[in-house]
Amino acid sequence: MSVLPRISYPPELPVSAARDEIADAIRDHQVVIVAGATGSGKTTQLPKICLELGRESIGHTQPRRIAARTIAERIAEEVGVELGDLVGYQVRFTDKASAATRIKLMTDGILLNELSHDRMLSRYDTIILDEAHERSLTIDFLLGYLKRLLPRRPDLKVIVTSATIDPESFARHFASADGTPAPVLEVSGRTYPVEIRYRPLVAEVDEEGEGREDRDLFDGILAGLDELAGEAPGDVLVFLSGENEIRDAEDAIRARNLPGTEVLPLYGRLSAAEQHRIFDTSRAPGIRRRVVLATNVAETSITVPGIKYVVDGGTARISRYGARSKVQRLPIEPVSQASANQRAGRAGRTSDGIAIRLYSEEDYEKRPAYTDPEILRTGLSAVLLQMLDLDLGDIADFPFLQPPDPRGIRDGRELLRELGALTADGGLSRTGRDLARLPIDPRFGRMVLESKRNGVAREVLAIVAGLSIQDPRERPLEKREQADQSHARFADPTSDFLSLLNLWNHLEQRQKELSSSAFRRLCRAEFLNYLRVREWQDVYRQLERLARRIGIPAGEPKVDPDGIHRSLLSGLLSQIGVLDQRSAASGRDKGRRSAEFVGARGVKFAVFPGSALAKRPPSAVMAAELVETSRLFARTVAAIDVAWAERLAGDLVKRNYAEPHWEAKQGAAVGFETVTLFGVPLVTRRRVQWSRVEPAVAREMLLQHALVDQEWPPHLDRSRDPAFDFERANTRLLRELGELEERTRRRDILSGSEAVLGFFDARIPADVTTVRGFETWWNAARKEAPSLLTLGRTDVLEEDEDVPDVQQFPTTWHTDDQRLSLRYRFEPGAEDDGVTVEVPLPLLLASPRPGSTGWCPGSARSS
DNA sequence: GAGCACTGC
Repeated sequence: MSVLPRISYPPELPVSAARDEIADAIRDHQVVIVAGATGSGKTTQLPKICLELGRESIGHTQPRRIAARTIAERIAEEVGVELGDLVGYQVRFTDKASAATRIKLMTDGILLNELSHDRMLSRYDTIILDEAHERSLTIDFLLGYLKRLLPRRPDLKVIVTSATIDPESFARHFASADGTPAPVLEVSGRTYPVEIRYRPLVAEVDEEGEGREDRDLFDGILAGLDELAGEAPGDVLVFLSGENEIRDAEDAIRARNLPGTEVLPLYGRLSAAEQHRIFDTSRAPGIRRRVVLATNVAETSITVPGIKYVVDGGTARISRYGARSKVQRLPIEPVSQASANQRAGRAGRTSDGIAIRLYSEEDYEKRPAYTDPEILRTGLSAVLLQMLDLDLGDIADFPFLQPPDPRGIRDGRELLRELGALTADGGLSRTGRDLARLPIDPRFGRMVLESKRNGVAREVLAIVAGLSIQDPRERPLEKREQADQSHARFADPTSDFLSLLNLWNHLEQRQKELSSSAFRRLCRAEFLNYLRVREWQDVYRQLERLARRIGIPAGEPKVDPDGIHRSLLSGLLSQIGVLDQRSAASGRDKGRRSAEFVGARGVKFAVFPGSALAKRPPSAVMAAELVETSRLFARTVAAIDVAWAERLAGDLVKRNYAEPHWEAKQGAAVGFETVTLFGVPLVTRRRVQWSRVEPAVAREMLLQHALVDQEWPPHLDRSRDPAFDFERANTRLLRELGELEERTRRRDILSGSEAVLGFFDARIPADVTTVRGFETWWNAARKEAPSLLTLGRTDVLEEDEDVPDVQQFPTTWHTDDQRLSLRYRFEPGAEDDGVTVEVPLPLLLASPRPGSTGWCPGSARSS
């Protein structure tokens, strides 16, 4: 054992006082939870305690790169050693750890990555998982992995630290075999009291009991500032949802012309210089207070100095994966209680503070305690890929703190299959193994693999690296048009991907010609964030190295737009859209709304207004990303030719689904195949029945598939059967579902579901034996009978609502000639075991939502 | 006609 330097503990830190207690707990238990508020000193002192306990190799993870670096620097300084020696750190592009390193700070992503070549984490005897309450995808995965690893590594100690919110959940997660939870040690923080004042925007009901008067958000902010002007001097931090609100608030405050007040915006896409003004605490003459208008950056990443007051607008944009649209959404939502408290806490860093909440206390009390962890809010393809690569077995058995939605898992698997990452039995294909080696979104990784075939690896690597980072193009508030003009020099009228490549080539060229300080100046003059440009180049170099390792050398520069787009398409099969002629025509009439495209699963989206393609919409596009903000937008798009795309997509689909799964059932083949339908839903995967099967078998099979896949098979309804009483069947179904609503306390079960189900007879004509033939038949059938139900949604429960007590999908179903039974299971711990809904067959219909396009043979509207 | 924040051999 090496000689330890003298270890001392700053006496002013609360954690120092609890040192012995913490040391005892770590010595006596394999897992210890340390809950401590900001300023407790846990982050810097825990590794020192471990060192004193004789732990030889301590891995200490942080969610952010900056934190990993600065904490390592601070510990090294406190212990009095050179950084990189006893204390080191490793983040994405920097490794400052050596053989002598016994305390290694790193991002949690680095630790996750080390698993791929060290499944037992054998180089560590102690792991400190810091800031676990942030519950990133990586943290949740590591928590599950460590739980499984602990019995096989009895010598391994794990310390999980969290803010004071809900440490018990971690303690329960790491309970010993007999159910005893891991010990929780609470360390007090070192913050000052913050007075909470509720100033809701909805004014109280007046004396007559009526005349509710609403103030808008900006009046609320101004009133808050007025109120705080009467308090002791101090800077104010205002939390808002995004750039728009910040700009409007800034206008409102300036219009009021408050004396001695300086207003500073703060959000991610601001230029580095504008962000830096926050840290410059010197003031112009006559300025008495600063008002910082910020997004959530100020809640987690950036600590604004000198804040005494907080005004909390109460909302934020929260990224959520839309299970139905398969698209990432950015809705503005009320923040959780934990988040509101975090925001308020920002007022108590240096002295007593006041936080004004622009909502009522009742509103606060009704909010969820915590923000949903990322694993419940995001696409899971990358996690699934990692798990498959690590051979972790069935994801359903993995000990997640909170298991992800089964639908999300299925979607993630579907995407991996679309990319050709899976074999028939669900394991990783060669493509999948290669994808797992690339630290980027699987879609982007797939583009890189395809680029080799087209000889454009260099170009695709540059584009993909650019798509992976935050956009380096800055748009300062005052000079937005100037910035847009500067960026427009690189615009390719047919492809934002090529625009990105043009910018990349420009930067590479100029960097060669210029000194590093001149290059930095150039970036500033051209409205490019230098740090992000560097990040882009770093990611490129990293990807280039890794791609070479899996047999894809970058190669010489090549001008081949078609080859580039062919490569990109391989990752974007389900991100293609064709121009919706009808909406295009009506858009022209109205003259305002941008043209809409129809994508996979029938989703409609528009090209993002900032795109070079927004002005003149092409007949078809492929998009790197679909994001729903106020509408569904495609960001970073390329114009493509429909025939070209269809042909290529067909080839790719054949390659990606190279090993279709076949199953013989009573003489009929059931295939998993891909149907590309341009003009209708496009590239998607569905099960196609190739030939006639026994009706009973078909019914069971199709029912199951419909329920599992949310895609009702395009078979017949009974709309032309004069004997069938739709009205009665409708009424019956609505009543059944109404009862379900009651029992699950859900009012809106039906509101999201349009036409559900049609009776099927499995009567595909015998001469239909191919996918192409099926499409032809199906399209003709649709023309002939436009009232045929085309798409049945069977996810009767709305996706976005919080339904803690009932699983969102029927877990079992059963059918006979008379009825369909759906069994919904309650989650463990609910009073009841579950609920069954029975629906008569054959069935029907029904959208209770006004304005729905769902055709409904039995509804009042159709008669 | 318009954008929360992070991260990865």
